[in-house]
Amino acid sequence: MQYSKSTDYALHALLHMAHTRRRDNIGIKELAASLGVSESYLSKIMSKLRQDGIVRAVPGANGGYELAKPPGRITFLDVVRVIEGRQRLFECSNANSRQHRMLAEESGSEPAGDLPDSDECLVKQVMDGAERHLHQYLQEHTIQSLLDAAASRERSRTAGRK
Amino acid sequence: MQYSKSTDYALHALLHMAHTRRRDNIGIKELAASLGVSESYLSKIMSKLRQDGIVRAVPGANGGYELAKPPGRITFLDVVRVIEGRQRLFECSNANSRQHRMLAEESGSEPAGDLPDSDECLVKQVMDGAERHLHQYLQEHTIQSLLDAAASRERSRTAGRK
DNA sequence: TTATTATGGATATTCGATATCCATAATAAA
DNA sequence: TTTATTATGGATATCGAATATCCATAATAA
Ligand code: SF4
Ligand code: SF4
Repeated sequence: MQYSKSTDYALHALLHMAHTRRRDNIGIKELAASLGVSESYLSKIMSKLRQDGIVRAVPGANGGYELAKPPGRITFLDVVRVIEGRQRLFECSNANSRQHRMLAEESGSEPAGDLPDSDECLVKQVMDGAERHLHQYLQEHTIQSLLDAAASRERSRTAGRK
Repeated sequence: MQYSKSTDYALHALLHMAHTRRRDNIGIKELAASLGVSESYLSKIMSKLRQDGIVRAVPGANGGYELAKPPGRITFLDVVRVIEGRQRLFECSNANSRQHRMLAEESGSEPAGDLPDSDECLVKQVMDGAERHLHQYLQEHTIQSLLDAAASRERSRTAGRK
């Protein structure tokens, strides 16, 4: 259970774009060289980021990418969502096993209820709660906040130099 | 990014064992039948749980598995750790890229420091923080607490029946 | 018009998750 | 002791997602 390398690449690409603030945009060549990854592969990732409205892209000479939002409004969760997709952390695979009936229909009453009981499953409730905590934290951190932390650390390091 | 089916199976196996409290232990046959998964595969999972001290196993006739701890002390995190392994949520793949130097050695000063800076990486700090939140939540939920919730829900449902 | 750049389809490769089979060891029951 | 039962671990096979590359096409600036 691990975030894919694509998430790594996407985050670093955005950090690069936010860090080297220029008027014009940044081409896939420069990004790929900076990250040490092939242009072909990174372009797929950038395409996803564009489809989700995180970056803008312009083809043609001197084209490239630029952030579509201020870096303070691009959260880690945004990036994770785009790259990792929207599949849940936990997905039940056998909702019609004996095991399920034991947990979800303990009383055996009201079999005519027939509701899909997606929200009834207690295992899923625990896992969804965990996922919520994870996502909430990721939502509180943005590209900008990381750069701020880097700058802040740099200041304290320079000040504390002997 | 999703927990594997093995985690699903492990959780349900433990829930089954904790739920059907008997003097004797439960064989792989009964467990596999209850979960709707092959005995071969489930045995691998149970083996892992045994190696980690979560269940005990006795071979031979009338053998099987039993919980090695009270279900109140078996957390979801325990199970996830055993099955999913101990790989981190985020693992940097290119710590020697230009991108890294931009973020981690902004000042360019003290290149002789040479410390492995595993704790210096700000990206990793964010991701590790997210992982901590996820794990903390999983640690607060146990096999017992889920069964308690099921029983509690059952009571309120029975009481509220028209 | 030309060179440059992003886009998306197709495809190949790798690797972990999933799954099964079997020989062996250990244990209880007969 | 003998036999049947059960867990264990090694070997192996299969599948699918992640990773990666290539290429034809569209779009844009020079
Ligand atoms: S209890 Fe929940 S996780 Fe378990 S089988 Fe039923 S729906 Fe799936
Ligand atoms: S900044 Fe952190 S995540 Fe990025 S390349 Fe350096 S070590 Fe890896």
